[in-house]
Amino acid sequence: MARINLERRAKIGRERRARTRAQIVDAGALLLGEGAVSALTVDAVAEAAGVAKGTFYYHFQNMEELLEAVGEQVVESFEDAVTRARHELRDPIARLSFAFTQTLERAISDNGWARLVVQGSQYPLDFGRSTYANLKADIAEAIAEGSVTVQDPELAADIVAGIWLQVTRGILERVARPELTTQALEAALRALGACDPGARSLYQSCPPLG
Amino acid sequence: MARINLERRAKIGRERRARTRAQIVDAGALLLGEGAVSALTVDAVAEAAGVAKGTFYYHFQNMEELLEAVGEQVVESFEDAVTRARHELRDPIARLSFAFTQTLERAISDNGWARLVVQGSQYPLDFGRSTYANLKADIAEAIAEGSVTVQDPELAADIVAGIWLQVTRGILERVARPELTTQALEAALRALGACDPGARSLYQSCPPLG
DNA sequence: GATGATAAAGACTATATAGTCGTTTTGACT
DNA sequence: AGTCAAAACGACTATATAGTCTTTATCATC
Repeated sequence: MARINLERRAKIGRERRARTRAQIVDAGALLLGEGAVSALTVDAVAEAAGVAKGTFYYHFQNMEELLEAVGEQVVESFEDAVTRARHELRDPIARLSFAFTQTLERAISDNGWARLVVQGSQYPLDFGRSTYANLKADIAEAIAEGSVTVQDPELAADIVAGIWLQVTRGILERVARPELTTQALEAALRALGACDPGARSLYQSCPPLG
Repeated sequence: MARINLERRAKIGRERRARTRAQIVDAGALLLGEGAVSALTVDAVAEAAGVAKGTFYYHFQNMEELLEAVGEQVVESFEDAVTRARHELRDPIARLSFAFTQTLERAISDNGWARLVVQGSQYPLDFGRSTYANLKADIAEAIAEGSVTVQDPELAADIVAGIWLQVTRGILERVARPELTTQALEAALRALGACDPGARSLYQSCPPLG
């Protein structure tokens, strides 16, 4: 009997712990999104989370560890938006296009998230790493298929990621026009020399090679 | 006579002052380029400049003022590389192309400079502002000429700047292949839907509109 | 070599932040 | 109600950094 009791107790404890931890991570993400890059102190995070300083250190060894946790959360938020497409869409360019516009639209409707991602892209804190890897994989597949002109997958990924990031910065500084996401995507595909499979006839971005 | 003496004296003083100031700015640029974003303290700058802390405050009111000075220096370094082109090249796309490759090549050969620029692009500390304005002006001209497909000059500037920045980040992380700058430029021009005037026949990036 | 004004130096204070640690609270279980 | 272990608390220390202010060095001029 004791066994069951201890297990339940431990489980409840873990749940409470997880709630508090989540509060702290959210507070960190919030502050980071507000651009408080250098003002991101343990005290500030603890206060924003409504938690004592000791509690912060009960959950994280230091700021770096919190930032890692925030980074993981951002990566997850990226992947959530895109995972379904990953299963349903066979064409790598279609996947990439879906993810590109989907995430840009999220940036428009959730500026806090956008700020967080832009901030995160600065320190190469594995933040984007995994997202970038997915992007590169899609592109490599497209290159293998011959549906893209740029031959270097790293350059191609930089091009797409660069456009995405800078357009997102623009969204944060100006107001996004409604056609923005489409136009940005078209530009990115043209840059790659890619066939947009859904609009091949419209944009003629994929003339026969050679 | 007293007048001349005082003037000379003042001039000499100003020169010594300027030398020390330049040392401090250079040290700041160096540290910033090394990615010491949060470790960029007054003490660290003073030590790197081989100067006492009091001297720092004799020249700058605070860190922010130093960063402004560093920013100005970066803007100048950008413009130095590009100013000649500005006078000699009439076609806005040619100017843009020249500046794009020129600066990318500098990033390859001077990684410290590249790191500095990338860092600087993060805080929208008027750092890029003026460079960005030039870029936008060239693009606006090209749009007016009808030699570019993208119609929104802000989006177009974001696209070019985004590619440039991310490719530069790539240069810092990987090794740059020799064809990189050309390929990056071509991608940027394709993204804009631009006629590359020097290579119109090669890349066919400017089919008749409509 | 003495003078005087500018430039540089560096010890000092005040403050903010990281990280620690003993104490208190919570809440499931008896 | 009482127990107990996990969780949260917050005062405390140590340290690093910003910014000040008095003292010292420099150097053209006399």
